[in-house]
Amino acid sequence: MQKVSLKFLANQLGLTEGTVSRALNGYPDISAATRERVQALADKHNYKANQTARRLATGVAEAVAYLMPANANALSEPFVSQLLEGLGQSLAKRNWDLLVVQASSSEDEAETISKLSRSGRVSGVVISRPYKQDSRIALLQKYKVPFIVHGRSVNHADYAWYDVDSETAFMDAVDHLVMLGHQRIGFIGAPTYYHFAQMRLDGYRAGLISNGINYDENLVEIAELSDDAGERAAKTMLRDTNPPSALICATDTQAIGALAAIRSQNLVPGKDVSIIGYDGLAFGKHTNPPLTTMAQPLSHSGRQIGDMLLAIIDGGNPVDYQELRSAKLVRRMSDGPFRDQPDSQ
Amino acid sequence: MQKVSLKFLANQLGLTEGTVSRALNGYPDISAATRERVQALADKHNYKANQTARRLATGVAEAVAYLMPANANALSEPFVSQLLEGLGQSLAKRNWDLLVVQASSSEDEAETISKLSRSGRVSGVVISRPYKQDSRIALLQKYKVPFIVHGRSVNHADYAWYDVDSETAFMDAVDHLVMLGHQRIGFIGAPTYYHFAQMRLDGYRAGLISNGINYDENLVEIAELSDDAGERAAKTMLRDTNPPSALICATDTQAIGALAAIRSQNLVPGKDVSIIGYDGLAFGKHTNPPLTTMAQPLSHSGRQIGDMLLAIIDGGNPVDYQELRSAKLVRRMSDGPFRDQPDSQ
DNA sequence: CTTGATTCCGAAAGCGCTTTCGGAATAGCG
DNA sequence: CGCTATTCCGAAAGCGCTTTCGGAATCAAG
Repeated sequence: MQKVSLKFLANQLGLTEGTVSRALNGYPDISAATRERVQALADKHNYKANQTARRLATGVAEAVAYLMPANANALSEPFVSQLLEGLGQSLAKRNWDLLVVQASSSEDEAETISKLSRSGRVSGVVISRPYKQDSRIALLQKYKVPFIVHGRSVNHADYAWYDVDSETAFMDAVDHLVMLGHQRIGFIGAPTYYHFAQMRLDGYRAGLISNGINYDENLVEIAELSDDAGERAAKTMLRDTNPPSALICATDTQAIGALAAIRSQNLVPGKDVSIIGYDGLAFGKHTNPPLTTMAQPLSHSGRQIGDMLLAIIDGGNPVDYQELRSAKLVRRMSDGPFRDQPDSQ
Repeated sequence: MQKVSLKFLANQLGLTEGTVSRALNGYPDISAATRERVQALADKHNYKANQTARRLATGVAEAVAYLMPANANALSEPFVSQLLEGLGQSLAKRNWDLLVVQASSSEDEAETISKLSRSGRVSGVVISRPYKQDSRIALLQKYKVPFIVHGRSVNHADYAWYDVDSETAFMDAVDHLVMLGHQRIGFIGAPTYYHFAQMRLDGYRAGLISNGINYDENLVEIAELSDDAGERAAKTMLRDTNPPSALICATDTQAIGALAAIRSQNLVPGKDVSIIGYDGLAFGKHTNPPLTTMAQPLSHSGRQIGDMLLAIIDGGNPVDYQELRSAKLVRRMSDGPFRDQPDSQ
């Protein structure tokens, strides 16, 4: 099978490679007649330009990388496939490639980014879940690689990001629980080197204060981003002599674990102890009981992020691309009014 | 910032680009002394060969694509991110890229594959969830693109695949239920253009027969791959005048919906009606009640698939790379012994 | 019919790397 | 010391495409 290249087409048509290339790429200095001839033959042979050659010639990578979070797992990263889908759709409009790269460890991430930028195979990068001080961001800026952060670090003034306002979301969650009569409201947080974890904790705290409730260190536990960790954290809080009557969790995954913890004490979530999660996972509908949660705006954040990245690659100013969405309460069955005697153990 | 290329290094060292290239790539015709000099300077400047140029020169794409299922969603595709992770790990050993590509529709898939192969940007492809007769497979074979199928189509003798023996798994599920005393065992299947759906249905049927139970069409419903579809299917079966006492579902996602259907009739899953799913989703631990399921062997199928693909790209014969794993029953709480009077409506 | 402006295409360089080939310098051997 | 075998590197072609530049042919205008 004869490989169909520019040269092949040119020979068939009695033209030069350069002419064929220009015809195919819509240059204005090609007559309509030959343009059609060229296009027809190209179509007939199903010609597709060799991407690698084109990239080398033009100097643009026509590809974007998603840096997969290092410690992803099915429970903690349910959004990855959705994000990828959206990103892919966005890139497809230009026929660009979407690369998925992952670092073996957190330390490797710097190395990975460095390699990625030097090897010149991507025009842009998106990273998720920044740390408070994120070296990846610094690196990306240093190398002048266009990028979007899915989330925000502490100093997020000078780069592009897409985030959900979880601080406000957690204030709202506290408000909601207070309205239900709760006063001892606990918090299961995530490791605070993640900035989102810090913001959620801050939101929780601010919510408390705005409701005239003192912040009590004994009522907060930091846990890893897994159901098991959430369960353990909830258990230790429940064992307290004066346990909280409601628990807000930094993520749905942890909240789901907390549900299990409560049930294991023969208490019923939503009656004896209220639970509110964050994320709006679809699976929350099916937990026992269905999980009340602060839901992120559904879906195509991926597409949005992709569009933003493309805009920046086209020369847009990163600062002009900062988008803050808001979460909203989805009441299911894991929250309820405060009851005086939850401890009927 | 001077771009550090081969030419740059060569100039600095007073060598030719060719020599530097060979030194870096471990050719034997370079003296140890110069090899070290070159390496040192390369390290110092953090040199990384331009991938695009290298690819064009060598003619190998050094990249692999994962064809994302067209209609993926969070509930139906929980395995995607795990698969990608495993694939990535496998490819990382060679420093190859992982591309994620998706077709907008099923019809587009052929077009997508065609483009992918012609544009020469990948050395191999992996696809998931083949149909009974899968045109993608035919196309991949026609274009001689190395590929692995995650699953099997009807005629799977002459290509490489990785699959779980769901047929046996569903026979086992039936056996298990029969052992618990069930005789009227229903089945919620998936659309049978998916070959896995057909195999699961076949397994269910074979299980029935081997236990001397007649196959009854009224006891099987075909539903889409979502929780809602599973719920609807279960509801219609339960409404029957002589409803099944147990239900096997083609996927955990559907099974989770079925759980909801049963509860909505004020019946209790695992007591009044038994449910067995398939997949072994981690979330199954948290449903109400926890879902009994036929679990696929955990994780790194991705890595396995990646290794197989690499082997084929290296010239291995596809037929030597066919791997069938088996699923095993994970009993949680949604199955139980047959009880005579489930209908206490 | 001349001149200057257009239209359209060929020629050629170049993107950054790999890889083959040949030859100069050095080594090994009798 | 002369001859062959090694060792090591330079030269150059080439991967398949893009893009600039210049020039032949055609056109419109005087």
